[in-house]
Amino acid sequence: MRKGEKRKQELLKIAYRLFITRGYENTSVDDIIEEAGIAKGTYYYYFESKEQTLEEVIGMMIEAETEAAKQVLSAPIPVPQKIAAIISSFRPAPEEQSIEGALMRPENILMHKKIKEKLYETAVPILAEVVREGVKEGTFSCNNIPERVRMLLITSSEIFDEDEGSYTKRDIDVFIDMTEKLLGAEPGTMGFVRRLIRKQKKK
Amino acid sequence: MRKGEKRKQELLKIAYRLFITRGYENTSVDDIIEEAGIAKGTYYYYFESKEQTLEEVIGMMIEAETEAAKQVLSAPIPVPQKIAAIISSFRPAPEEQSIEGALMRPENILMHKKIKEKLYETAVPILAEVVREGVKEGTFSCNNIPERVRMLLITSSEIFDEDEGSYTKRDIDVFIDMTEKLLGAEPGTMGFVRRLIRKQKKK
Amino acid sequence: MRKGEKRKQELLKIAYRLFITRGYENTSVDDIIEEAGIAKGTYYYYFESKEQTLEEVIGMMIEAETEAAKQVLSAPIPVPQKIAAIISSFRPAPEEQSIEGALMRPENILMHKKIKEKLYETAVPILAEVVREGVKEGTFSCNNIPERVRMLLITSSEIFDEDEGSYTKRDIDVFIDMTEKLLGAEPGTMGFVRRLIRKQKKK
Amino acid sequence: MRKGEKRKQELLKIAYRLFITRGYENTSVDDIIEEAGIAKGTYYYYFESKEQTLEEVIGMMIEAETEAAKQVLSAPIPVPQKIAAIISSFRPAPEEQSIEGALMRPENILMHKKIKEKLYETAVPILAEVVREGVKEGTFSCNNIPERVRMLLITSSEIFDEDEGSYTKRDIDVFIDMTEKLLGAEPGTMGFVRRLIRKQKKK
DNA sequence: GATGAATGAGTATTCATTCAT
DNA sequence: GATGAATGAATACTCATTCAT
Repeated sequence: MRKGEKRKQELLKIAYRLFITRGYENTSVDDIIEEAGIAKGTYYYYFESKEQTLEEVIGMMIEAETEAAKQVLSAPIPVPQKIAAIISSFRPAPEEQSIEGALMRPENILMHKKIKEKLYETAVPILAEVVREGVKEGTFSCNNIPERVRMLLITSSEIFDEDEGSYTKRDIDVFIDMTEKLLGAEPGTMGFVRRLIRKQKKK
Repeated sequence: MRKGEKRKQELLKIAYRLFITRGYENTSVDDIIEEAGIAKGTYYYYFESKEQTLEEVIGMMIEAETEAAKQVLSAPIPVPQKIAAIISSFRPAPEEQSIEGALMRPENILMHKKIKEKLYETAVPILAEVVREGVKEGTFSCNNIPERVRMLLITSSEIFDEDEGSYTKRDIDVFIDMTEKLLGAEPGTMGFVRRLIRKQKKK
Repeated sequence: MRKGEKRKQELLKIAYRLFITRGYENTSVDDIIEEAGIAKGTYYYYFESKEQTLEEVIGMMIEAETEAAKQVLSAPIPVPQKIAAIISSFRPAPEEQSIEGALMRPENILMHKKIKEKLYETAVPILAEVVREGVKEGTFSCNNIPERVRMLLITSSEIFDEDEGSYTKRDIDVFIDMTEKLLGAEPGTMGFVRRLIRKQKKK
Repeated sequence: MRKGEKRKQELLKIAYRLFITRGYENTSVDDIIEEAGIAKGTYYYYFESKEQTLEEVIGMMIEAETEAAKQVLSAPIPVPQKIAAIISSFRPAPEEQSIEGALMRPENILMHKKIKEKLYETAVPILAEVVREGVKEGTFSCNNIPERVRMLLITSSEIFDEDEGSYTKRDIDVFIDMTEKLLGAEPGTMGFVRRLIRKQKKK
């Protein structure tokens, strides 16, 4: 079982890379097995279907990101920074360069949508906890925390994850303003985010 | 050419209905021509490709909605109501019941995405104008109007257009709060929206 | 439409030959189109599915056989001979040598079964008419004619259509005896059949 | 070897049940091993191939039925009743309800054919013996006994084993008439069969 | 303007069987 | 006796698009 699990992990990584590179729909099972150097049957020994493979690939991605995000939770940094750090950890890792653009390509919408859904599902509770912490210490002041957090996440993802840096400095300003107001923070509290976003863009 | 144009409009309507009903990807050119009672060649006489047909279908949809939205602009109603009315006019008309759910089905994401993009493109300027009017008369107070308007539109569509009324009363509250704060309005200014959303849901 | 129909007839003949030769299950659509020199799409332009092709092939076979059988009806020969001739005309034509054995091969059972069902369906009424004629003229004497005729057909097909001439002279004797008794004929009335069957076997 | 044999019997029973339920072709080796809770390799330790498994399953079935039939031979009942009882014992036991219909489903023709062949092979000698007994005691009067018996068996199976009671009262009448005449019995000798068939149908 | 016959590339999935451990 | 990972051949069907008439 050890051995089998390991093999499956390899296959998942290969599938992940291909899905990201060429898009889920444009990646055929044949592509995957050729890349992996295994037989058709072997693929179906490990995966029920291509779609289930996608599901597992996404699970794998989110799992890693969630791990990173959770570590932020207990880090000794101010609450606003925690929020930014958590949101960051749910964005495609900079090493995996191609992803950023890839997910937005039309051939990847299905995958993109599934990722987003799963992401909201796991990120919202984590972020909510931090916000609660902020409320306790007086940095924030608001009710309906999960809903607010979800709205922020959605907006951030819709505005900033889009391809080709289609957002402007003004979008950033408005988003920061919106964040502060949604969470009931003092103006300027989240200003530091400005630098983070710009950094990311450079990469 | 008169006659030809008319024919094309018919075809567009048929394609529109099929795309909405079965999803773009699940609608074959054969489906369209069968429904229309024309030959394959005739279809390709009017359309370059299936994808281009989708483009035109979307154009047709948005055009109609834009028309409705523009009429709101000069209507003798308070600015906040105008905003709500415009956003409403960009949502699927209640007559076309099936659409609401249809667009969210996985087979329709591509279409959904394209529609949203086109919608943002045309709705933002219209809404921005109303907000500017509101700023002038003192109801609102904000800068970066197009960006704010776009963020509102995106959030509204992501939260409320999803299938199966997956949003709660709290989502509505937070959204209203966010709207007022983003536009710099007095608390309560947009409260009336609550009723509108609920009405829509009933249908 | 002329042209299309002709093409379809050609395809049917090719499919028929292949089904008979290799068996239905062992004949792939690829085999058919290669043999016919057409593209995959062309095949599916004419046929809904492989199974429907089988249906049509069988229809074609039976139709031809029925034609022959009906001509026997009005032929100026004694009633017992008519019966034998009709049963004969529903057996695989001697030109199509390979059929006899082919249908019995395990890979062909499905086809075989379908053919038999269709055959009983069309042959019984024709034979029943002849038997009625025989009853009128006093050669035969029996009731429940269609049932008797069906039983004869079934037995004949089960005993004599089997592969490798697995029947003996005694089987023939018993069958003739059974036929005469089932139809209420004088002993010896159907004796001439003996020669017919032997002839067939030689081929 | 004791243990091994036992295991094999279990496997055979499982295979039997699956073949009957889903059809031979629709039952995969995976289905069998999953049901049995064994590994692929184990299956192939006991069976050479899937087809050989079918062969053994059929052997098992027939063996049981033959056992029952042979006991009838020496039972103290009139010869005609013996015949009916033997034929009955070769029909699917009423406990195994689903079988009756199952064998007729298109996915089961192969199995059906094989069973019938094996059945004729084993049932004919047994029945022939009874008929000989009947001839001795004067109830029957005929030659070519095995051939006659075979014809009766085939007809009975073709007419009455078909699904959904597709036979009528007239079919039964004609079959009884045919039986009496084929065996040279007095009219009415086999009339009691009528009740048996009807009983079976009810179940 | 309109037809419809012809194309052919593209793809996921099944399953009996083997064999090193 | 038993395992289970690995194989790989085999196959029906879809559909956007073209083009000669």
